[in-house]
Amino acid sequence: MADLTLEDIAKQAGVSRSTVSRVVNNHPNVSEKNRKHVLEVIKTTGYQPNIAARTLASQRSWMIGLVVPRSISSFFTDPYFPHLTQGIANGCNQHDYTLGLFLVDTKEDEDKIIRRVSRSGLLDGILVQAGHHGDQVIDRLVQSNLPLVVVGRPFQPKKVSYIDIDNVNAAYNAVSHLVRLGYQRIGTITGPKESSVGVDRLEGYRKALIDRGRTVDETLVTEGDFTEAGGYYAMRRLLSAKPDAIFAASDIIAVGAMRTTLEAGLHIPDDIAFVGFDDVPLANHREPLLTTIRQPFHQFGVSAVEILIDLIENGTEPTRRIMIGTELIIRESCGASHR
Amino acid sequence: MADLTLEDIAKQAGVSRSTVSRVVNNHPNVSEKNRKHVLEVIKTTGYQPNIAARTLASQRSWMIGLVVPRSISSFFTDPYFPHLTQGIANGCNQHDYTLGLFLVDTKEDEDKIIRRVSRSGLLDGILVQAGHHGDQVIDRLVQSNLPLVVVGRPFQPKKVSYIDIDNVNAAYNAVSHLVRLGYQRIGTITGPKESSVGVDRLEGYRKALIDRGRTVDETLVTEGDFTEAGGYYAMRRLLSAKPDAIFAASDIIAVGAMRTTLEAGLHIPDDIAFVGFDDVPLANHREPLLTTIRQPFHQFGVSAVEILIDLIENGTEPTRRIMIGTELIIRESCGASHR
DNA sequence: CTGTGAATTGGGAGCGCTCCCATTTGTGAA
DNA sequence: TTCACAAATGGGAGCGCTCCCAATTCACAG
Repeated sequence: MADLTLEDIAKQAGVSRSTVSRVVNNHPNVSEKNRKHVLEVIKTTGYQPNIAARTLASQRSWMIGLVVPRSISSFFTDPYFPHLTQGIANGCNQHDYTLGLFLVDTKEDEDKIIRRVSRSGLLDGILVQAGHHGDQVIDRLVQSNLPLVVVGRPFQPKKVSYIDIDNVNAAYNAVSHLVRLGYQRIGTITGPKESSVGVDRLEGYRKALIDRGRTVDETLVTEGDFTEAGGYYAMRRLLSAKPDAIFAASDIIAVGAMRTTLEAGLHIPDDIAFVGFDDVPLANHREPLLTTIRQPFHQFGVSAVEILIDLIENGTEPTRRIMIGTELIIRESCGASHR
Repeated sequence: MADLTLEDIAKQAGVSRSTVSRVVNNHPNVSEKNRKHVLEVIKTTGYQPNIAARTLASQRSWMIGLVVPRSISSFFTDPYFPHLTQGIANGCNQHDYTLGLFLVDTKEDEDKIIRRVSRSGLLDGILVQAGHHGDQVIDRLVQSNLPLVVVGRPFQPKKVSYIDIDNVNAAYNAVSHLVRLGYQRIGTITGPKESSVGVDRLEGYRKALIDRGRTVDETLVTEGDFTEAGGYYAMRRLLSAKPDAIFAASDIIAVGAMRTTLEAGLHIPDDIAFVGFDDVPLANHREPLLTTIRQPFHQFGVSAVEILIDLIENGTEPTRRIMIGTELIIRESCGASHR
């Protein structure tokens, strides 16, 4: 199984290099007889076309890159990344693309990676995870002129294609659910205002209340930071406003807030109902099971790849903006079964 | 910043293609004057060598692949994978290699990926995560004759290089610690016997007791399955053997076992002490903080890359077998501070 | 049997680089 | 100044493929 070339196969099959190439690439205009014979020879010899040569000649590498900026520390902490990555990898396999992974760690890395990624002949396109405010990776990547899709909404969404979880709508649905259940004083603990995720979920909360003829009571809105401690203290602030339901911008926030609630001697969901966001597996929780929003991370990854391939094969204009829907998972903490 | 070639740069700098190539690749035998000038031109033009062409001509792609077999479902559940992947990615960056990620999902994927990975011209070497017993990915990958390093100990370690966490030694240290603290009836809840991890940690437990002149009481040894529920029921079985300390083969097992213990009205660590394994971040635990073993996953990834590069650059003989040490993190659950 | 157009086939010219070898230039001792 | 030798340089020949175009073959109507 040494390294055979097209020419070798051609010789063995008694045809020309071109004919073998046509067979390998499934081009038409090859007689059925020759196609079969060549396929036979390829199979018995175990011939594999050399990718580098193909890339050089065709100017297409059939490889895309996933770039994760330095500002994304959540790579470790939540299930988002593993699932997303798996989805992206599956998408690549399905479409016969190779996936390159570029995790930026240090500032030095960033320069190296951007140079490597922008280099011609390596990638056909780039997937980049949206970073925090001020992150310049996306801007720098745009310079490369390669087809590019941002995973998550970028802060300056000028002229780049992106795909995002529909956070506004997800929050809207969650809060609407609470309204429908008859809660009167629905509060929220938001994510940080610097993250698009935090902003969008708050917007969905507001919209849901307003659409149902409620007014937004600002004393029922407070900011958290996606940590349990943040949720805990945020809930302490909120308690005096007497909420009867809380929409937490993440499950982890909800866990902290529920701890506050229990410590205050209140009952969940009878005194205060909760809805979270993320549907993370909560190790050894003793509180009631959390009603939450499940995000289709795997599908998110697959779709991201498909959009990028679309850009690669059909041109990058116009910019694509895709929203992925979510699912409300109703469990005990929202009190749906009580009412 | 259109696509420039070596030849373009040569023309602009007034030298030959060869000289530019020598400068780019840091070869000797270029006059200082020319080197500087060429570097200048490269910088102002933003020239980037074309990887495909380089790969084709040099038969080196400067890219390695990470293959994760289908049997590894823990990709999602524990922090192992994100950290490992990050380490591998960092290692690649440091050494200017590109990382290709190949996650096998379906059986169909497996064939496709193995074919793609084995194909000449794509990769210089392969990193493959050790799978479960019976997994054939490693065997199939060996066929490709590419340099290969298994991450984790393979089940048939015939003639392949691998790197592993030193589980035997880690368990040995943990149990020795318990012995030193004076516990007399040290039990263990093991991992599944089909995983090398489970087997090795049990071996370390046995060795530690024997080396200290103790005998292994088999009634104090029971099998778990790396789940909380598994730990819970395992501990129920163990309780009748009256242990005064438990070495759990994972933190998750320990959490389950501690729940049993508390439910039995016993106190931790006064009645039964605990040591876990993994140092996972335990969300909202109320038990005493767990003494455990921390595994240097990030370093593990970096080292794996370095070994592979060593194989690529210096030949695959002899097979390398590397063990990575761990760290015992002493907290409250082992009772070290009480004694 | 011949002519026509379509289907099939073969080969040349690259893609942009590395590697090797022949040539040129430079250096210092005689 | 001359010569010997080392350092520096340039260019040809690939690497293994795709793409294009010219040449050949084929099928079928006239």
